[in-house]
Amino acid sequence: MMSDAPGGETLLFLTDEQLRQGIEAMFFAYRGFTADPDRILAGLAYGRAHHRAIHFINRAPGTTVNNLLILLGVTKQSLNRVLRTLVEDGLVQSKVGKSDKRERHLFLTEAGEALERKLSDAQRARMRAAYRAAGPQAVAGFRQVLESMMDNDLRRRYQALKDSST
Amino acid sequence: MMSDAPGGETLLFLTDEQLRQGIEAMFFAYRGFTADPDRILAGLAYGRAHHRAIHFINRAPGTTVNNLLILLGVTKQSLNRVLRTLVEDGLVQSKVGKSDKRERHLFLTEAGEALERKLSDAQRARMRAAYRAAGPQAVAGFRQVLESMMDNDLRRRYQALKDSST
DNA sequence: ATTGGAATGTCAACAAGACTGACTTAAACT
DNA sequence: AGTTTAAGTCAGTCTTGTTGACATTCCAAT
Repeated sequence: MMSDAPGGETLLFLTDEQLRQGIEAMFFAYRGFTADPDRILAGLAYGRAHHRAIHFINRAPGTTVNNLLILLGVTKQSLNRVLRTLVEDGLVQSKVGKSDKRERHLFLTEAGEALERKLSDAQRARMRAAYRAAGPQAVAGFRQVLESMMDNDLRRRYQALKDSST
Repeated sequence: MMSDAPGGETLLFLTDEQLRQGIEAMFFAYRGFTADPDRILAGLAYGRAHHRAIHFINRAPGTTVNNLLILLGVTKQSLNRVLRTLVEDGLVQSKVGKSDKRERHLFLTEAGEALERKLSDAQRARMRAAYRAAGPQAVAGFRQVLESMMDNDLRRRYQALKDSST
């Protein structure tokens, strides 16, 4: 059971029921979050995995395969299959590294950028509507809770991405 | 481009870059959100799909198969496979409806409740830590944005679940 | 200079979890 | 009696993930 006011502040927002509602909100919201890009991808021969790869290559152009698979949290074999189709279809270009020729640096082609724009436009539209409905203060809280929910190493990578685009 | 202060309030939180950061936060946070239960389930012969079924049967005991598959957003064939193993393993009980004998009402057995507790304890622990770190105001904002992000019909179902447990 | 380790890629096999389509059974509604 | 609804089943497919084994290339350290 939860006792209240150990620091002069009520902790009612930490009850099991409140946490359970947060868990369900997270589950349902994530469905909405992926729904629009999924609809677009269903038409093409791609899935969510392709979307994620395209997103992060766009976000960090020239990233290595190794960096990408850590960001995505998948094995290199799994990522490789996705990457191969994207390269074959001319959406992604893979360039051998200059200083270290073992590494491959990944870039979107123009066609890749076009698809990225289409997908993220759809996703941002929903995000924008939600942000607008909730207001700036709610958005700040939203971001704060999400960041606290991440694993430590992913939070660091997330921060690095944020900082790189300032 | 985004102009500001149409209602006396700056809209800087609605820039594409802010939205993009929100999208990435959502992606990374969801990984953390599922990480702990996934670790537990990996040991047993179950996956995320079993977790979701168990969660909602616990949340709405006596729910019908039809209701459950709408909540989960999967086909009956997909749900059926999961449900069958849970019934076989004695975690879920399926009772023929009284007023309508076509319906099956689903309940957790004691073993099912035990696993549910184990899984949701782990998930709530992370949620609680995140909530505590962010504070009650941030949590309110978090919930608000998530609700705005849901599809309309799912938001209604989410609200119904919330109200049913007051 | 050779050896060891790291980064990448490839092949093969496999499993979870989703999908569609077709079909059955039983019950309920009209 | 005929239609619709709820649930379950069978078969086949797809995406996305997993291991394990192995080749290549290159860097770095002994």
